[in-house]
Amino acid sequence: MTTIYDIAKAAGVTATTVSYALSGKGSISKATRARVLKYAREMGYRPNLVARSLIKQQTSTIGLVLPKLINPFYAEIAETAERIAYASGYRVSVTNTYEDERLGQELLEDLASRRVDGIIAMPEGLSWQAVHSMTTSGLPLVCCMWEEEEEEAAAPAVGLDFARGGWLAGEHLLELGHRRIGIVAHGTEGGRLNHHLRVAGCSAALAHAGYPLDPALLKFGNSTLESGAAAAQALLSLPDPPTAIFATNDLMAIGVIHTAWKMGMHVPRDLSVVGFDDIVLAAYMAPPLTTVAVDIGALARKAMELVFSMIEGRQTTSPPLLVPTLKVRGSTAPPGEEAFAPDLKD
Amino acid sequence: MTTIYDIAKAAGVTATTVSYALSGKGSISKATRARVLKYAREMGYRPNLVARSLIKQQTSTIGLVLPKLINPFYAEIAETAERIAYASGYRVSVTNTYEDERLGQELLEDLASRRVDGIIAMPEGLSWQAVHSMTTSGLPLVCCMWEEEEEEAAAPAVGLDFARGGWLAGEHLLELGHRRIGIVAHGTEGGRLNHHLRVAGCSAALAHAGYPLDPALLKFGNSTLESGAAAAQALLSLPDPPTAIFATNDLMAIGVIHTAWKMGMHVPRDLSVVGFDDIVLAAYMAPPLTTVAVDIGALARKAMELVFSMIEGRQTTSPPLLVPTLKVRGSTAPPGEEAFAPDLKD
DNA sequence: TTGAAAGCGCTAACAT
DNA sequence: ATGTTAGCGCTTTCAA
Repeated sequence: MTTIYDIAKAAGVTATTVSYALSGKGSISKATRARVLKYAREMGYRPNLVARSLIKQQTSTIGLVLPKLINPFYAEIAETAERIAYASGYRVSVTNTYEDERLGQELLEDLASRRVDGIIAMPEGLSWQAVHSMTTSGLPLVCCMWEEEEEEAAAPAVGLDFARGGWLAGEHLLELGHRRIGIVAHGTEGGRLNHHLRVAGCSAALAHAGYPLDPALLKFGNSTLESGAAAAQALLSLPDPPTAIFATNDLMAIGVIHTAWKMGMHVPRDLSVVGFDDIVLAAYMAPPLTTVAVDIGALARKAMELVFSMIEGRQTTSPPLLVPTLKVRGSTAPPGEEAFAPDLKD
Repeated sequence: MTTIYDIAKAAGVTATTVSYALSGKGSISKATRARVLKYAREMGYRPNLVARSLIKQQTSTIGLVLPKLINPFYAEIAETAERIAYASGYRVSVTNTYEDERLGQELLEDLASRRVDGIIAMPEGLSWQAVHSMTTSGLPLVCCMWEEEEEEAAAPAVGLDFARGGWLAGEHLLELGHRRIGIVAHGTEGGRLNHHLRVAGCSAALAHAGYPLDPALLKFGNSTLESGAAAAQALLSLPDPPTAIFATNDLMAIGVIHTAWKMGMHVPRDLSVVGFDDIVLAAYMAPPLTTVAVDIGALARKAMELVFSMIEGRQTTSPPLLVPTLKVRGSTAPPGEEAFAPDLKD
């Protein structure tokens, strides 16, 4: 690999001059500058960014830690984050925790060792501990979509009003006339309910309307298609099954619809389904999925802005929560009816 | 940030000793080793991987360049690649080209500048030129899923028998009794047909059976849901529409099904649809998608193995093509029938 | 068993 | 306008 020394020798100048010529920083005569540039091109010079990083004490890289890219929600976040970073001369380094806190911890350490300039951390797979230890070590880190009720925040965060989202889902189903409403949430039976705010919001809406959530109608999954399908299987096999299901993310909602189809049911006639996230796929289901929409672009943008400002030593206070909206599409309708409104199919 | 010098000072030894103690390389007395380790822990030492990379002349990073993570096919590849890399002490650095060859070129250069140890390059967004210039500069690079018929390969490649895949799709539809078969392919009207081998394979099957592809039944998209939906719209609005559509990737196939639904058609009764890729989502559609399955795990594994062996200076010859298989599910049936076979629903 | 010293490729303060 | 020099944090000969 050609170094600035090689170019220097070829051009008959010193490395400093080459560095200046390349970066346009010092004052260099037009002639030598041109000469240096010519040699650089001819010799196929490529700056060694690791050397640069070492001396500059910055890598121009943002670490993005998320559960799994296979969930389009995160893939969309990753793409947006990458775009924004790129526009600012940064790169983003994405890693999956697969919801494994041990792995997550390791990945966080690794990013720190690689000296990323900042980190965006998304839940499931990252302990408060692990996150907090990064921030105390001085590494700019922002939590994105955290859904915990901690005493003390582990780091500045950009988030969403999850409870509001859950409420919207419940409210919509109630307005449609549903009374037996099931929920498929990310969590484990008797264990941690990761999406508890979404569930709380929905069940608050139900309770408020006088139809409190039947505990038997709350099933658990892990945000995958498969788990959504399995939870729906359980729900729809009940002696008194729900007429509507709120899944706390779109992937599980799609799994629910799949199971309904498998059991010979028609969505939305026999079962209304609402999801959460609004991944682009949601609009392309058949029928399109009614869902609580998260403005993914805004979310990623806010997270990036926050890390950037932390990196620059500016503000470190969490912005206000984003508020989700309900996108009514074809997967919900009054019980027994074909569709909510024909023109809402799309 | 603590450096080995800080530790050295604290432990009353020299940096060399610390380095040895940490890496377990030189011979160090048990006592000093323990002392050094203790201080390292206490002082929150984190090795500076950029310094290490600089001196070791390797970053333990593999660059993965792909069109867009939002396509679950690529997200699945990325996850698998990351897993494999991780097990070998490597990281993978993923970037999206968005099928923009200018961007792709830039990203490739950037990876080279960051001194990744190797690159896996996936098509759409990477010119033969750009790829070739990497390999000539000595950077281990393997092409993955390339579907070009170049005179000279730009680099070692792992790929798929795309034509075989297309053939399988066509054959299946013919066996079901379809005669008017449409194709939605990645490409542009009158321009480049990116998925031409898949199309060629399918149309060969049709021709072989005596029902050559009607050129009016070939529409174009760009591998997105939206483009698949649009192409289907065009196809199904024809005076003599097809009774079956082969989309050259799953996302477009899902878009096709969406459009069919929107037009009040029932899949598979009124329209059979077959995709290509077999992303996990395919099995969870309602109905589940019949598709030409690519063994994504095997593909990623082969690609990783190839880069690794190139990095180690071993073999650089492309392995034999992977051969896709047909997964018959619920989106295909004889024209006018509900399902191919009831028990094949899943 | 430990230390001294050089060097990876680059930048930048400080001469000249 | 250009060169000298030091140093980023680490690894690795070579000596002691």
